[in-house]
Amino acid sequence: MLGNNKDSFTSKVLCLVKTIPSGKVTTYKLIAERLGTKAYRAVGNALKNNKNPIVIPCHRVVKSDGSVGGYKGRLNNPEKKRLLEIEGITFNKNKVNDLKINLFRFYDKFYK
DNA sequence: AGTCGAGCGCGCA
DNA sequence: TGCGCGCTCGACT
Repeated sequence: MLGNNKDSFTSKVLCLVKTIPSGKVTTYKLIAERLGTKAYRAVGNALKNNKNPIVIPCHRVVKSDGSVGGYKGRLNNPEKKRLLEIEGITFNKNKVNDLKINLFRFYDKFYK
């Protein structure tokens, strides 16, 4: 994947995150499960380790309870929330409204 | 509602 | 090898 022989967990995470469309969000949990693991924290680690914040929309990855999680190495970074609001995500306090509706699922077949 | 603690898998020192 | 993390879940306030 991505043509590098590393094919690391991190590469896979970044590859998935890249496919999230604007106006949608996903969760650390979904990414981990999509990769067949329970390493939720490792997903966060991978994004923190993200070297291409330009091409990787890591702000579209939030926690399962709808709170925004961290961004650019900082927890509760308000910049992340602001970016999402620009893309059309609405918030109630620090949590995403209608997370289920705005959720980007990697498996379309589940609701087709 | 909110807080807390244990578990979890992977990266990096 | 070991430790910590942009998390999660269940138990308890």
